[in-house]
Amino acid sequence: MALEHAILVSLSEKSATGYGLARRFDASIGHFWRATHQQIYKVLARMEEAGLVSTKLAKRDGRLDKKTYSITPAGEQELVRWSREPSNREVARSDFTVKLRGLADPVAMRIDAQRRRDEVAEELSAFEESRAKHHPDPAELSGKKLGSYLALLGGIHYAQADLAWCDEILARLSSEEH
Amino acid sequence: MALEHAILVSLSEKSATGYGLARRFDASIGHFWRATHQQIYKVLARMEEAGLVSTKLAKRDGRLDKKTYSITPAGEQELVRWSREPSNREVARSDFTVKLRGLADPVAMRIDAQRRRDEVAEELSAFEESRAKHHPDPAELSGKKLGSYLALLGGIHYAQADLAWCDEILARLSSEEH
DNA sequence: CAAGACATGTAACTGGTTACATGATTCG
DNA sequence: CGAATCATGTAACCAGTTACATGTCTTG
Repeated sequence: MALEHAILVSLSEKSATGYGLARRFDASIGHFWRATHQQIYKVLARMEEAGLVSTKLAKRDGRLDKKTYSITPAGEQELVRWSREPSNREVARSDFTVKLRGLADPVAMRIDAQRRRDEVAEELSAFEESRAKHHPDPAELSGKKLGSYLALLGGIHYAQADLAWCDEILARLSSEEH
Repeated sequence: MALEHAILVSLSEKSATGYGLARRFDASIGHFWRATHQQIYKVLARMEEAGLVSTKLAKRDGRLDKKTYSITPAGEQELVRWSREPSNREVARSDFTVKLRGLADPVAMRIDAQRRRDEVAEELSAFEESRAKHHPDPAELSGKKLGSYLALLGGIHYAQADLAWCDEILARLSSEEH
C-alpha cells in the first residue's frame, strides 16, 4: 500500500497534521498520488500503531486534540527499504480512453476532448509556474530537491503528451463533422 | 463504475466468454483499463441481472456451462448514455513518482528508472507494431476504427513521453554518481 | 456576522486484489 | 505425458469513495 509511503515522503520533508497532509495531497503530491482526508486519517492511525509516525498532541478544550505527525526512525527506515523495491507500473484506468475507443457519439466525444484539453493546459501552466518558481536552475540541483524536480518534470512531460494527443483527437473529430 | 462500460465497449465489438474478455483485458483493452478474470465474472453477473448483457449457454457435462456474452439493446443504449457524460480525469497513483520525489536511494532509483525505461520501450514498440498492422492508413479511418486508432495514439504519446522522462532521470542520476 | 479555512473523525459502501478450487482440451 | 490454454467461479480481504457529523478560528 503506497499511500503509507507517500505520507512518509511528505512527512520526511516536514511534519504536519492530518489536515495539513490532506492539503498537500490536494496540491503538489496530489499530482502523482490522490487521497482524501478521511483516508489519510485512517492510514495515519494505522501507521502510528505500527510505529512509523509519532504524534505531538495539542489539547483543545471541548474539541478533539490537534495531532501533529512526524516520521519516526522506523518510518525513515521503512521508506528506504521500500525505495529499494522495484516499483510496479501504474494501473491503467482511463474512462476517457474507453469512451474514445467505443466512440459511440463523436460529437459528444469532441466536446469531452476539448474539456480535457482545457484542463490539461491549465495543469501544465501550473507545472511550468512551479518549475520556474521552485527550480529555476535545474543544473544546480542535488539530493531531495533533484527528486522533486524530476517528479515535476514527469508531470510536465505527461501533460504535454496529453495536450498533443487531445489536439490530434480534436482535429480528427472536427473534420469528421464535415 | 467504468469496468461495466469497458466490457460493453468490448462486447459491442464482438461477443465473448468471460474468459475471452479477460484475455482482451490482458491485451489491447488492458492498455487503458486493467481487470482480472475474477472481477470480470463478478461484474458480468451483475450486468446480466441488469439486462445489459445476455448469455448463450453451451452445456458441458460435469463442468459449469460455457457462457457466451453479448451486448443487449439496453446495453447499447447505456453505452451511448454514458458516452455523453463528461469523463473524469484519471486518478493519479504512481509508486514510481512517489519514490522519485522522496529519492531516498539514488542508486536504487537509477536501476528502477532503467527497468521502467525498458518496459516502456517494449510497450511502445508493441503499440507501433499494432498501428502499422491495424491502421496503416490513418487518413482513411472513420467511425469505430477511428476511435480505436485514436485510443492507440494516446498510448503512443504517453509511452514516448515516459521514455523521454526516463532518459532525463537516468542522465541526471548517472551524473550524480560522479 | 458570514464564509471559508482549520481540524478530526465515523460509517456504509463500492471496487479491486489475492488466494483458492476445479476440470477438459489441445499441442508439442 | 506434461504444460499451456480454455473455462468458471467462491471467499476473504484491502483500498478507496461518499455521506455524515462537529466545532473553532480567521478574515473580509
